[in-house]
Amino acid sequence: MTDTHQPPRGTGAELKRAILDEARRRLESGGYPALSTRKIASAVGCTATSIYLYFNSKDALIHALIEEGFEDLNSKMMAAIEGDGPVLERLKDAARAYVRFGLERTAYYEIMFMLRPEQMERFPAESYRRARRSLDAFASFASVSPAEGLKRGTIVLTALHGLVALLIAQRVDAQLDREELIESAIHAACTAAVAPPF
Amino acid sequence: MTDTHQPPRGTGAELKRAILDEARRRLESGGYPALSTRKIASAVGCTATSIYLYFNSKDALIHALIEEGFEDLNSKMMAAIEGDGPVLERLKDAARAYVRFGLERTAYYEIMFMLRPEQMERFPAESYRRARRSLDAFASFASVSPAEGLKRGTIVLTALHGLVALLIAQRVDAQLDREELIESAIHAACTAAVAPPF
Amino acid sequence: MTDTHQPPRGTGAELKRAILDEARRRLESGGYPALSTRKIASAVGCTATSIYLYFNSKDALIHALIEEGFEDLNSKMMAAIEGDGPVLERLKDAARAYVRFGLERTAYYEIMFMLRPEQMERFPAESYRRARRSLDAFASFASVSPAEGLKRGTIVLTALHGLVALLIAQRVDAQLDREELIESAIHAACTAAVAPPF
Amino acid sequence: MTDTHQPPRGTGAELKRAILDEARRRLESGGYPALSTRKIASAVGCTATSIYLYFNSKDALIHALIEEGFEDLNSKMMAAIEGDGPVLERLKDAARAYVRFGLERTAYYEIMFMLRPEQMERFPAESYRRARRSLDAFASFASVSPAEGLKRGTIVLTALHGLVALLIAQRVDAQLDREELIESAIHAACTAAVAPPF
DNA sequence: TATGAATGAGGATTCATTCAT
DNA sequence: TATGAATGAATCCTCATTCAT
Repeated sequence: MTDTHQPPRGTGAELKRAILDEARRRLESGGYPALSTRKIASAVGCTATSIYLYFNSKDALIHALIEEGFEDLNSKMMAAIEGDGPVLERLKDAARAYVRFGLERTAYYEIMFMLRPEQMERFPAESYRRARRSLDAFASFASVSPAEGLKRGTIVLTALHGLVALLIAQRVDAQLDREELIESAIHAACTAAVAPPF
Repeated sequence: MTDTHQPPRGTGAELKRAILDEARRRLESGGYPALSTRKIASAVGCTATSIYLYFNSKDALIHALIEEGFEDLNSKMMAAIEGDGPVLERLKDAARAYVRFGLERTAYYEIMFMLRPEQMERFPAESYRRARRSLDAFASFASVSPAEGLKRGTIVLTALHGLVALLIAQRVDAQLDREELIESAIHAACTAAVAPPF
Repeated sequence: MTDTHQPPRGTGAELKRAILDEARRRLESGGYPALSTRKIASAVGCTATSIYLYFNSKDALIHALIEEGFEDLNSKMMAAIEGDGPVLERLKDAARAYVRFGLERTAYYEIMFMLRPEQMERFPAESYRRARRSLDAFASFASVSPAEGLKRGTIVLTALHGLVALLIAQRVDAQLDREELIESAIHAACTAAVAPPF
Repeated sequence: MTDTHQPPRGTGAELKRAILDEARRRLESGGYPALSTRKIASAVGCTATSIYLYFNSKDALIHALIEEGFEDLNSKMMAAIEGDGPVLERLKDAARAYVRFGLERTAYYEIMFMLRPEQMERFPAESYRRARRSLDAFASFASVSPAEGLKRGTIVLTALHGLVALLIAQRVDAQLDREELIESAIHAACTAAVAPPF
């Protein structure tokens, strides 16, 4: 509906950027099915053909977005973790960074974590390994053993993902204070990871 | 390929039943994109047009499936909760029922909890309120106050949802023992709800 | 260029016929690449979508034409062969029927004999076996042995095919009297088959 | 898949040569539809645009290939004809050269003799006159009169073309011994041309 | 209650070609 | 001599939906 505002454009690299931005925007507002080469093209003011000058396929375009997303998320989490405060605090900072990323950069988050593998079949496996890096951040705190760290880190990650996902999907009761909920959930997840009840 | 086995059929209500069954079958085997009116029709042995005799639109058909899903989930959780064991145990049983439902009836789970509101715009809001009932199950255990119960219940729910969602999306490290992970995650979430660290 | 004259149409079967006719016409004037669902549709006065009501795919449409062609050719050759004249005469009559078919029903002939297998990959093999039936007509006259008959028949067939193909492709010198050329070529081919110099 | 090996290249004439070579290669491996300017360009290591520096259009490129083909075919037939053996033997040698060319350089043969005139509309007529030269080779043997020679030569040519075309199109029974069939067909055609039964 | 016929919009992708530099 | 950027037209095919019967 909000197509055809053609103003942007510019030379090569600018157009590529504009295409990526528009793709992200559409992803954000309508999800994967709203990603149509023709719609992106008309919204960005070029031909559908031109998209193929910069991306080999529609999937390649999405992969580019995913890469961007991981780079952003990873750098934010690394920044949160590096510090010399108490372990629990740093873990919670990382968790806050993760949740904030999910809620602020929804479109990125969705294609990074909420796309079914069948829809993204052609996505190179090594790219997904990057996702693990954010997990590493959580796992590294569970000092006991690598295996135990992986498990605890995964549990934290799933808890945070559920929080983000349900908030995004608007499945959380509107009466709840959003910030308080987030903070409590993070607290519960991180505390359990550092001193697990299991 | 496995379409067109037209034998079933039947008059009125039977046909409606057959359509719903086939839709569910397709949903479970191919996910949302496999839901095509024509394919359902040809598989069930009627015309695509006939579907519109029983459902106003494809969305209406999906809504019917969602209702089915909620009924199933709610009844399973109620069964898990009703009992006289210790609170924590019953809460964990409810959580297990929830997770099992998500992993066994993946397609249902997806349309119930993972479909973007924009994609399901026309889905009647009151239907979603049913989703709350599974939340109620979790909330009811946190006796302190209704508001506190809602918050704690929500936190449990998000944790479980994250677990299910990442398992479905195959974003969980394959080295982890699946059952052990689930049990640990449930334990952590439920323990925190009953005796919260916050 | 000569698209959009939409007059025809009519009820189901008529439209199907119209589609087939238009497809043949286009095949005739522009060859295989001129066969476009959209062009056929606009020429025949319906939507491209409607074509798929009557044919599963573009190939299926062509297959239908091929079948029609073989039926026509086979019946014509059978009619020519059945008789009680001398062998050579009946063989020549069959040859005349073959050549006439090729020159009169060019479009059919082309898709039957001049399409590369790669272009028609999906064409069911059993359909091509029908082509052999016209060969059988030629082979049956070489009484010596089945194997020898197959060889002689094939040689006649190739000679006639070359004649038809070059005439169709307009690669034959315009100075030549067309009818006389045909008659001479048929005579040479058939004589050699009945009393071969090899 | 086997595109993009860009190493060759070179200035001016070399690039033109490289383009033609690649075009021929593609033609021979994938046939006419495999001839795409962009694919040729990427395989040869230049831009699609560059092709237009040396050829006015894709058709012009094909015309160049056709010319090459005729030169090759003509020289081979001339070589076969020049000699002092008996007439029939030399005629058969020419026929063998023709058939061998068709089966070995299939892609060339196709664009030379099997392309519809409508598809090659813009091909300069005078170029096709070269094709006649191979016909001349066959015609020259029928000494009686030029007109009679043209006719007999044409008949030989059509017979050979039919043989080649059906072999190429894989419409010849696989049970037949290929070489034997060819030799017999050549024998029949040439014998009839030298001492015609008509 | 059910259908057969038809549609318009849209899907991703490839094509030969042009133009300014 | 060569290119990078861009295009418009075209490809087959599938979708949910409607309407008269």
